[in-house]
Amino acid sequence: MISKPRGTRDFTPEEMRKRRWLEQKMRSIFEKYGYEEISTPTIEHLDLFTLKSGEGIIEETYAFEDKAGRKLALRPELTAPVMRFYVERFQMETKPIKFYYFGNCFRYDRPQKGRYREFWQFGCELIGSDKPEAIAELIAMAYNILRESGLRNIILRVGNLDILRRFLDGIGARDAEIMRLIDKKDFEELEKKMEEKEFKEFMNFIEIKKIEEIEYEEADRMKEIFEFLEEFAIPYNLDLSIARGLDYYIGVVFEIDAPKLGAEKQICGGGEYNLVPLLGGRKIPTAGFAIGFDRTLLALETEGFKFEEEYKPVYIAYMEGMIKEAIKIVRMVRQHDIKAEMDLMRRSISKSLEYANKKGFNKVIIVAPDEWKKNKVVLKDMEKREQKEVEIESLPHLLKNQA
RNA sequence: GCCCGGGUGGUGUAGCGGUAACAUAGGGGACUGUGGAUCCCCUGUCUCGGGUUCAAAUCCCGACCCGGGCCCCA
Repeated sequence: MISKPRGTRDFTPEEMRKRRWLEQKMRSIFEKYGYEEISTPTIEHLDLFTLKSGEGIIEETYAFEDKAGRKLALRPELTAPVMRFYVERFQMETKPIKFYYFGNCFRYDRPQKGRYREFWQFGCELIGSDKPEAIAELIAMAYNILRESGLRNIILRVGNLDILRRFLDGIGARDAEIMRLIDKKDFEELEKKMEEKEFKEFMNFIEIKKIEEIEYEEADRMKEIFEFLEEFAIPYNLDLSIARGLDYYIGVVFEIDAPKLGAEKQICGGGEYNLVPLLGGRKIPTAGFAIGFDRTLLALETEGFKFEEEYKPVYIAYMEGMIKEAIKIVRMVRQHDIKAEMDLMRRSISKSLEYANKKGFNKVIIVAPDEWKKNKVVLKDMEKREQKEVEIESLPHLLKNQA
């Protein structure tokens, strides 16, 4: 037997119903903010990702050579492809540009709860404005997408790399390794890397919860962003310890967690970055975020969220020798855009009803010879346990009203 | 890549050296024109590969996959 590759998943109809529901929900919210959907290829040149994140990421990327020897990769994320698309096609477009996307990504990781080798990301990029209200709206949208999807237990943390870097410069402790340790919140190692006095200052610094306490000029813009976030009615927490390892992140960064998820609790991350020049485009403000679709769904399920149920099709059962008549009925009903399925097992009426009952159909049409002669069928309501003979012509009307 | 735990019908479990079992689900029937109960019949299982043994689902090793954590998280 051949099973699915490690870290990938099959989705049952029940799971797909939930996924489609959430997908449509999130899509509609992006649209509500005026973002437009784009899509990029599943495979890209490997260089697109190494350029952005360094050679180190190859180990965790599905990288391969095609038959012509090109170095390609299954995309491990979507920001770089979208920026590539922007540089190739949209540099001269009216600003701001607001793109959103939904797609599968691949990382060669050790799978665990909420972490798969094939996973789905929703995300967006805002190109052309770095005004405080633009960043505030972006963060507000991220937060609201999760809230309006039904999540109740989420925490938004907002940091600022300009301020963090300024501070580290001030105590002479800025380097890549320290940024990495801050990102990991590995304070024990940090203590070893810094002088005692510096470390104390640092710990005091990241404890700051009010932006007013920071005196750098970089804090002014941050203050304004927070004012606007309040205007957008978004509860936020200042967290100056958000570091993000990579150099092209600048300015505001933010993360949203669903604390109940455990080790893999971050469901959204984003901020301002500077990637366009790396890809050969003209420098322009860019910011965005990505939402872990699978984790969001997991978080919803953990919170016991009730997903809407779709209405059931009408089920058409028939007496022996009435198959063609049943087909006529199922055709006619479907032509009126009513979901319908007919018995495909040649079941007896008794078994058909047992089946309809088990599968949760509410409406059943029984096609039988006596009624057929009168241009009628039996319409049965499974829940009310009632049935009546109805004119065939009246079926679409009756079914639509009762859907 | 590392550490720990686990893989028995579709699903959930028992068995833990000696005939693979139970529940549930699926198909059919008892009920020849009417559903949730009952009864009967049928289908279907030890993740894979080595090893130990007279004998392995069971013990050992490895692989694969799943779960929890570490690393990483663009």
